[in-house]
Amino acid sequence: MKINNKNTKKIDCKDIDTLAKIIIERFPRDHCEKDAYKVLITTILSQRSRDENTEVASKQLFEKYPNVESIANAKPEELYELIKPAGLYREKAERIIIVSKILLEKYDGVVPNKLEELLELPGVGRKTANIVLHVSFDQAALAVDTHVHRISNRLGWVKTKTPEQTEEELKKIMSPQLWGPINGSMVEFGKNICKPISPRCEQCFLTECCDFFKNKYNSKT
DNA sequence: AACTCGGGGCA
DNA sequence: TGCCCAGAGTT
Repeated sequence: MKINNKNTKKIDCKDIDTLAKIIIERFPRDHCEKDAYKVLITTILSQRSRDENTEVASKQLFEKYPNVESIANAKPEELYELIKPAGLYREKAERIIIVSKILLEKYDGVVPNKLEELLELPGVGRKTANIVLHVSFDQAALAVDTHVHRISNRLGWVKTKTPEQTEEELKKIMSPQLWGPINGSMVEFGKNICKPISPRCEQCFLTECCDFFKNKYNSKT
């Protein structure tokens, strides 16, 4: 089935907000689960793992250990089989147990809504923390994962080596209201079209604004 | 800055 | 069979 553009007016390739909105509109990502604790644990499980496997793992986990108290009191070995589909299951099991204990001891079992406090939790880095801040606390948090880093560079929005640099530069050129939703949409866009290897440029709606696409036909290397 | 953890999906 | 995935911690 074909996708027809409603309006045929040309895209302004310098208007990054508009381009971002197009991506967000075409690749919406619903976050049905907003409970901060479940989002936090699920996001830790999702690190270096595919969505489908993460979903299975977190479902199995919360079925037997439905809240922060039960996970805090669990032993790592008890969680191995439940979260195994997500991979890296030994580290993740230990980390979510320690995280749960810290939440109970320091935060009365409630997930903090400040970046610095989230970053103190083991297994929580900038990407995981910003996803929680956006999904659960509705903050203007920009989570730069491999998709955001790759696609932002391909489109020529930034020229950066590390995700940290991408986060810094992207914040300068994109409206804060888009920081939250752009991440999830970039993930979907990146999985379906702008893939790491053999991207489907023939299906892409942004080729006229894409440095990567243009260079494919210029470079001889 | 490079290395490592890891099961599952896909080419 | 080889490579990659909503990364983070260690060296």
